[in-house]
Amino acid sequence: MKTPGDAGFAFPDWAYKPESSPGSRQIQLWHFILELLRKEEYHDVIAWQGDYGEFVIKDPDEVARLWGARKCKPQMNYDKLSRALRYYYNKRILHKTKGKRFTYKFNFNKLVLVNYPFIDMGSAGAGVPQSAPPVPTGPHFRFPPSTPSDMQVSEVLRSPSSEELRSPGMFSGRRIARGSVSDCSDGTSVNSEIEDGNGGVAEERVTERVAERGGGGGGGFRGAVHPRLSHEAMFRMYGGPGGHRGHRVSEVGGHRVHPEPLSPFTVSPLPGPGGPGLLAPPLSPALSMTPGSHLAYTPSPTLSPMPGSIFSFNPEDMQRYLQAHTQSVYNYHLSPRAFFHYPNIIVPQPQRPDKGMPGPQGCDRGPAERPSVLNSHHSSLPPPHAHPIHHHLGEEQHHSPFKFKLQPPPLGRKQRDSQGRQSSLSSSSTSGLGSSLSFGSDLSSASGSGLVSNSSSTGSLNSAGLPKIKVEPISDIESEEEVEVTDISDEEADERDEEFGVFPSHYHKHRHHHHHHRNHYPHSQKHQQPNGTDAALHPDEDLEEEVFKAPAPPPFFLSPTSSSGDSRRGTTVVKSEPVEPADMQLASGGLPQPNSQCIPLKLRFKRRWDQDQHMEEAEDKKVRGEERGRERNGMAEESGSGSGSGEAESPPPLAHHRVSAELHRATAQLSLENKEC
DNA sequence: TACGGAATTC
DNA sequence: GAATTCCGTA
Repeated sequence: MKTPGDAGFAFPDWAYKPESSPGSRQIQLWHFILELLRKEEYHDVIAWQGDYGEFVIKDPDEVARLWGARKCKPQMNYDKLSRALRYYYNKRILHKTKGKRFTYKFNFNKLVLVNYPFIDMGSAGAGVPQSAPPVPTGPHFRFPPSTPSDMQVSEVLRSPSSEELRSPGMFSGRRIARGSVSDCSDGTSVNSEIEDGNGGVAEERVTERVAERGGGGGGGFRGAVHPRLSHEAMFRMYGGPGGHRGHRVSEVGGHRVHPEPLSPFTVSPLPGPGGPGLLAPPLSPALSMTPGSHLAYTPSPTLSPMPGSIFSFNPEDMQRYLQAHTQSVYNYHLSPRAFFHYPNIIVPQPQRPDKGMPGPQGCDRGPAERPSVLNSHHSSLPPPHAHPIHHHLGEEQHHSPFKFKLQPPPLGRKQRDSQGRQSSLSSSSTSGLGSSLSFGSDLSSASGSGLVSNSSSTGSLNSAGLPKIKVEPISDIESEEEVEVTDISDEEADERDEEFGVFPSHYHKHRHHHHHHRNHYPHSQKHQQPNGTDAALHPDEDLEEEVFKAPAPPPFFLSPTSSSGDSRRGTTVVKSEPVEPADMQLASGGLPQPNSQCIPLKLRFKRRWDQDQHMEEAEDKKVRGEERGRERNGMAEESGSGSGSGEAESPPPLAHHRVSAELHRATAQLSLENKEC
């Protein structure tokens, strides 16, 4: 049967926009999946299930058949289809729900990123991009109504009206609807329609800002359209042919509840050209439990109702989302890594149920109960501008029941394969290190300790000269992913991390590496196959790297205040530095600097790490050498001089001395560099 | 069942 | 680039 949740899931337009999806060219599998998911008629074949964004393919063969039909690939079968799905793992669009057959989970966050290239990550620090595009990823996220009328309804996400609005031009009718089983036409042409609407993004941003400041009145819609965005239809949802949403909405009726509890996206009524609405997959139970978080959340009125607009989100939304997420993390005993670490956002103290929570799975649709909670919560929500912008996450971490254990960066495959203990640090190690280090902002203390512990624990990094360092984007995302948390463990944690991760992952590969190193990760052992593919940056990585390198912070996390504007990167840097300034500076010490450009914090850490390792080794060798020398020669000798490691020349004490000196030097150097930055 | 490499296709 | 196809492995 269908529950409200089942009924129609709306997806943001962006999901169909050409860029993100091959929209114009050919439908992508994930689009197709979404398409099926939103259609009631296919619920016997594939449906949202349990967790947020999670769906189960009830009839693999049928899904494959449908897919094959759509792609005109009669030979399609589940095996092939699943291969395609697996490719999404790396892209982080999707992941497998372990232990559940044919069950996968969308990582909408990722999708958002993918689809929001425009998100300005560029204005680092300072300016917040004007908009922040936010990627509404959380379950509680709502896409703003596209039309003014919708807007007014701040309260209900989807008032019928909105629905109506949407329906008209909806996208759904166009491509998607036709789709699933369609003949072999690929819905290429369709996009034009979608694209028209656009423009909204820019507006959205503006609006958002306005809203933030103004507190949301319903006003503020402005319409500046960002050029870049023009083609993006972003959050228009495609309304389903039937208007599933509508009824859902009604169910929810006067509540501010999500009309579609099950969906990852709430429906936002956007009438716009694109008619957007989002359908969402089921919320995860965890989330639902979160008081107030998503469910109650109502799109801020100010959000733009622009035509075509897209969704806008405001800090509150973000906050709620994060809160929900956090709660979820706690509820599920997820890895701390799963926490979002964004400045400016205060995450409520999670209430950790002593006992288990309702299993995520369960069922699909059971939204009905959340309303009350939401409502109540909602009322308590702070005014838009009231967002606190603090780095609570960090604090949370402290309070968190989780124990962090930072581990040394894993060797890269290459290294492993080549046994290379040679001179280069593998990229993976870099990433690992970087992550833990970069974590600083998030887990400030943790990161700091991480360094220490790491350095002490791993003596094996090679001592060779310059490590090959892969410069990675500074994103805490990575760090989140890569920090090892021993206490949690289950894949769910991983999944959740990813699920909520908004990160692009430029670390797909890295991620895998991680898994390899995680004992508890189910697949960890199997993937140890060699392959040199990751020696170089993965394509995705490159891509993502760029994204992260972009100057501006993700709008998403922008807070109303200027400071909030930091992007992940900015945040990371800012926060991290305080943690261990000296270390940071030292990070690059001794290592050759390509040039005096600013060195990413992460890199610095990495270097620092390397250096530490280096030194330790050197000292070790020295000590050993000396001991040996003494043993052999008695005690004379200028021991050490020739022992292999050309570096260590001085006796232990001296070594320390030297180290200190080097560190100082390095520090000075770095300081200079930093100034330049 | 699921994963992922490799080659190939569109 | 996004699958599709094949296939070995777990």
